[in-house]
Amino acid sequence: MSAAKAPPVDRRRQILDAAVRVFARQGFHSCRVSDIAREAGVAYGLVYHYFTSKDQVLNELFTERWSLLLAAVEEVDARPIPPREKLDAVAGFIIDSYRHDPELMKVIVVEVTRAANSFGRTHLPEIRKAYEGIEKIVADAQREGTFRRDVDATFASMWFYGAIEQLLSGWVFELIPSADGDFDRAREMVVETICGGLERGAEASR
Amino acid sequence: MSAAKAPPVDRRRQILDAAVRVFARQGFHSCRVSDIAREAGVAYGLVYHYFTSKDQVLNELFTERWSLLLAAVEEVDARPIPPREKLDAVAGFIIDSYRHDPELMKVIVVEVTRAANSFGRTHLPEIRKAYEGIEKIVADAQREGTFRRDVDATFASMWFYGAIEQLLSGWVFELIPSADGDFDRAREMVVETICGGLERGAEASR
DNA sequence: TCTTAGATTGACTGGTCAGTCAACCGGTCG
DNA sequence: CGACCGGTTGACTGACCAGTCAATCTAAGA
Repeated sequence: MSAAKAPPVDRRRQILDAAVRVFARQGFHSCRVSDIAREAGVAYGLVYHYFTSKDQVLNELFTERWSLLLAAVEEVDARPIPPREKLDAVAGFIIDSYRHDPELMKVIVVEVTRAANSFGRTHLPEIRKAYEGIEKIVADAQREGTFRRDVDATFASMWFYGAIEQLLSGWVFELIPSADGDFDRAREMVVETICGGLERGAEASR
Repeated sequence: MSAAKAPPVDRRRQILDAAVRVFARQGFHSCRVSDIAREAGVAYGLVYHYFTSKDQVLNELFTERWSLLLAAVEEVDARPIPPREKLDAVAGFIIDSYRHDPELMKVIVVEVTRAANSFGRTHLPEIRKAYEGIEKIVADAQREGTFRRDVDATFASMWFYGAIEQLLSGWVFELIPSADGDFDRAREMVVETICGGLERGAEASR
């Protein structure tokens, strides 16, 4: 079939994928490196051939995925569409990531994004970049007059992201239904509510 | 001064207070029980005289504080005031808790509420009760006609709580300013935005 | 003063893993 | 065929720390 040169199996990938499953099932802290090795079907030591530490495995998973999110936010922001649709697209990207690979997103949210004292702290700069991307969308909308100006863009971006993260958490812990239609419905509702509160016109409602 | 009968020092309290400081500074997982003992100025073993385990110390701190929150939500809901003011009061309670004792709130948010895989899971039922309290306020507002009905109350309550938690996280990690006026301003903005998006009238903005 | 119960002490133990490393394997090249 | 080398193996080690416990102290009552 393919050239014999190509390695028949990508061990590194195999280990990363196994790690996702193990981390999602048991959590980063309460799983052993041997669990990852067993799940991947490789020897214990091989994990250390491809990664310098258990931590690095998680870091790799996070960075790999988060850079996609950052790219997506940037790409969406560049589109010539109204702010509400931009936020809708960002929410859609995150929610679709979850729909597509719930285990990976569970790991990222639970073990990194929300793990403020361990990995969350390590990756704060990257996480911040995401907030900032959203913040920029909001700030532009304010400048252009679509969004009200009396709500700080920094804060607004945190609520927006916070609301979505809360959604993911809800799905992860089965606090809210996650049938197929629920994903899109949830996306619509978050965007609707947050944008509804941010757009001008709501301004007088005080 | 006081009766000699009263124990001159409440060791248990002393240990709990020390634990807050240590957990806030180093995080639950990366501190040792001996750190707590040293901070409290007592012997290592005494911690185990008053608590059955390191975990129990944190559980105690959480339960103690969280029950106050649950009581506050219930009390607020009983007041004969419009829904927006109820939500404002709830947000105010949480934010004031942070203002009054940032270290304790940091521990609760970082180590329990957001620690989905460890203590968050243990205390899920209690955490849920808080969501449900907020949900009830929203649902009542929908029934009474103040809030739009096309946004699920369960979801709305999660965003509301999620937004506030994100605020606290922001303060904890110094992502957002926390001068004295910022607290009230933030409270006003969250309530304004979320309620703005939930109240009827925004409904047509689609 | 003696007794006793509870508070307090801190050295020690047992179990748990992350990470190391020497040996082993299988394919390639001269 | 034999030397070589990157990939692969898994037993082992060293560090770490929660929790135990026997000994010591303190104070109140007899």
